[in-house]
Amino acid sequence: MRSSRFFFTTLKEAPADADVISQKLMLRAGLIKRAAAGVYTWMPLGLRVLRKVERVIREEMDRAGAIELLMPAVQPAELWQESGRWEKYGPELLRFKDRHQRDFVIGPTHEEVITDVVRRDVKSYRQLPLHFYQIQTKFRDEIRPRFGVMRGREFLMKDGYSFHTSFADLQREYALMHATYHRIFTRLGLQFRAVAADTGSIGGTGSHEFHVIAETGEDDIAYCPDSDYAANVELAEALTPSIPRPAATAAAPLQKVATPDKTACAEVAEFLHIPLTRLVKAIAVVREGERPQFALLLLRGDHVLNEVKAGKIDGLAPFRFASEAEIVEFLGCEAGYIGPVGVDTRRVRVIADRSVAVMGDFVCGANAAGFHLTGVHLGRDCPEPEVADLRNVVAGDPSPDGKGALALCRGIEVGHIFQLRTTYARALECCYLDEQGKRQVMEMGCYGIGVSRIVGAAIEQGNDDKGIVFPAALAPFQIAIVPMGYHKNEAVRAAADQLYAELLAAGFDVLLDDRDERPGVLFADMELIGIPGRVVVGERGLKEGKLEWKGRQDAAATLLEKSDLLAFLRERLCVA
RNA sequence: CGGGGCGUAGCGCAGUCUGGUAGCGCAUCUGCUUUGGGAGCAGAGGGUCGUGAGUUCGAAUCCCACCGCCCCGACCA
Repeated sequence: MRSSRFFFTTLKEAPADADVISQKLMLRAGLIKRAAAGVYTWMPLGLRVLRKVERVIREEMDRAGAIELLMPAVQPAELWQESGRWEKYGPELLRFKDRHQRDFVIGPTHEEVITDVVRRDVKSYRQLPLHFYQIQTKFRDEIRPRFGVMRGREFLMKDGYSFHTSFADLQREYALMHATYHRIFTRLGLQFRAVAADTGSIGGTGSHEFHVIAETGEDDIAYCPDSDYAANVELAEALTPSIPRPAATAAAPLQKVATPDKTACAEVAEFLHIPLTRLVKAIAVVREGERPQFALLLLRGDHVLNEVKAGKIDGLAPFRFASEAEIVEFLGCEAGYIGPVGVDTRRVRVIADRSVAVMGDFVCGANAAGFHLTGVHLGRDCPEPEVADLRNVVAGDPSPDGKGALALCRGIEVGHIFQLRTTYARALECCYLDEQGKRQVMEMGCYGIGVSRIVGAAIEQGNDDKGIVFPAALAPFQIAIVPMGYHKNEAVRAAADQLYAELLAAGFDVLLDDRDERPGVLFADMELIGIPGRVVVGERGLKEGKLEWKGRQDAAATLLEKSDLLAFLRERLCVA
């Protein structure tokens, strides 16, 4: 491609409303233009990057035996009503009516459509297993779109759905997809980690997320540097501490102490001159439903409630935080001073985190405004509570696999694989006849990759003060030819044109920057848009039959004989 | 949806408090000079100051309503 026949615009300054580096650079480099909140035009330069991501994904999905199709972005409401998600999905699902007042949605995902397709056309076990995938625009009406294409409302996604006659066969495909995703993200040049994940609202059993490791990620990941354990913090198990609860002693009797206006744990700890780890906080929650259940969740002062874990406790889900009025009604005290001692256990369920269960002589609210209790012992001062894993793990916690201590990092979720099992197949009656002619529900898996998000994630990982540093597999062009004085110097122009033709013929994805601009502008733009390397064609070098190569992050240029360039680039860029 | 902030030329911003002919830098166009790291000089074009309704002789500026965007929180693959 020649710059003069292409179209791209760059900016020296990023729009003020961009907040992460990838969004700023994508706007400065002219990869995308904002059309509305969370909705972007992919400009020609950005589209080239997006297409490269797609190509790697297609190659690997095809290699794994998945079959590409394309489903509609606009889907009839009936399918969503049939699966139950018309009610369940909430306002993130964009709904609208057509001219006949029929309800439709813009697809945020395609389980319903694919299951409908398969149940119509697949009747026999002989036709299974099957795996269909598509690369398609999705729309999710996010509460708060941000971070450019990393959390857009409209985005491009690869979604695949597999259908099986047995759970064992689903597990085989799941393992294949785990390996395939590993290959895809490796080929894309991303630093990533596969982590065990919560299955969330989609439902099903086994699930892994693939995260690009980046400070700006929105997910917390717990991993063990000494083993291959990694899990989303939502899921990572906090083990019961191995030290037993100390026995109650007469030296630390139960005492009620005044703590006026001290409601937060940190304030109480400071006021009483004790470490935060000696405090127990009580979080009041209510299970929704016909017969609401009030419950107190006990956590150590320095720990944070994990709502996903709490939501999995029998009889507690779905829960919400109790209102001020409910707290007063059940405990006779305002929030800030509540605790487990003296509560009516017939009305209030008390559940302690594993770390709380081994604490002795601790401090908690007295269920009296302005007072806390010290020297509290479970069992002695109140009934033994139920015990559960309720908190987020913190760095240094033992790894659940017993092989060391956990560390935490942030990640950007770029892939997610699920074993859906029969959740959707059952709802939509997606069945086949087995060898005995008996009707059976299909087992399903689903596998997603955030295609447009990958571009943002790659830039979060690859950038410097000059702009984007794309992995070779993602760059809009592999090589830039930068001529010094293309429009002024006949020899330079001839040499640049010849080199351009040679590189094209050799199969390189090359941009000849033949704009009539000063060299500094050309250099700066080629670096900003993240091209992995450039060849400078200048009068100086040409006199000696030389060209100049500089990798995007090289400190200095390398002079090469013209005749050696092709072989050099082949080796350098690992391209045939 | 709650709290905070911001809407002035394509982008970045000043001007608003204290009402009086709308400015700066970058970008764009023209000319001359320049040409191996975002050039210099001279000139030019481009703005219903988010929208609407008020106050006023006069509103970017003051009042009210609405819209949009950003940040924090809650929520969410």
